[in-house]
Amino acid sequence: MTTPLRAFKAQIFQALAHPTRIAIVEALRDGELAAGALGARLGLEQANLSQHLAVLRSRLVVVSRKAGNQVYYSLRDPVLGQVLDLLKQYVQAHLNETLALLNEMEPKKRRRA
Amino acid sequence: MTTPLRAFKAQIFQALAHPTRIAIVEALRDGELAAGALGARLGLEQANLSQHLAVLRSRLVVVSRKAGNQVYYSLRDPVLGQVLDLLKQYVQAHLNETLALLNEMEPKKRRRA
DNA sequence: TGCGAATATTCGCACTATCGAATATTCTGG
DNA sequence: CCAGAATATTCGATAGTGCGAATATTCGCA
Repeated sequence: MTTPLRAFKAQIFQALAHPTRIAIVEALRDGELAAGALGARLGLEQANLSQHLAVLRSRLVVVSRKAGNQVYYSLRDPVLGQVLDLLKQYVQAHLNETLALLNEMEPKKRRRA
Repeated sequence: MTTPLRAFKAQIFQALAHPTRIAIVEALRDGELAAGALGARLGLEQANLSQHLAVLRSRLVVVSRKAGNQVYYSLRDPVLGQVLDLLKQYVQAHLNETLALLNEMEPKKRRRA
């Protein structure tokens, strides 16, 4: 596989490499949603949501449709939803290690060491 | 889905969000390889490869097995290979836009504007 | 025309990632 | 034990990301 093609895939992975953007993609799996609805559903700051949407748009993960005052977003290709399904499968298959990693991931309070 | 779970998935996507690491995962799909063999196959600097392997290891995308002087790496779960397959499918389905994006991605020389 | 709602963009800052160079570690054979 | 191969880690510089605050844009309607 050529390197630029890998770079392209890397871009897509990067677009998905943020919890908020994963949440957005998940929310869009059942159909399009206006930006405002997304923000309400996910409890996000307006600017923050818009920034994440910009990232997803720039990678063409998501497409937008303007209707009057609002902008409706939808997943560009359901295959991206399938990618999330595979990941879910992966997470479930390794629940134990997953939990261990999650612990390491949010130490927040856990000082020591 | 809970937020920490999404954070976990995001970590995995992030691990895959680099052309070199995608190349590594692809190379490991047909079986384990020693670090040195990987470096030779992909034409990478030793330190650089080792750093990328460290990322993949920390996200458990890849597991290592030490055999004497060498360290053999392998994909932890073939489902991650399937994720790459889906992406390939995606890229092919949208070849036109893909190419357009690739152009924007490596302007390097293209100054103007 | 101009206000107000919906969305996008810009800015400054803190944080993270990537890289090559240098250095450290671990193992094997002698 | 020592030299050398294979791999990992650390360091410093540079680039990229994520966030909220502020600001800009766009659209419908009175």
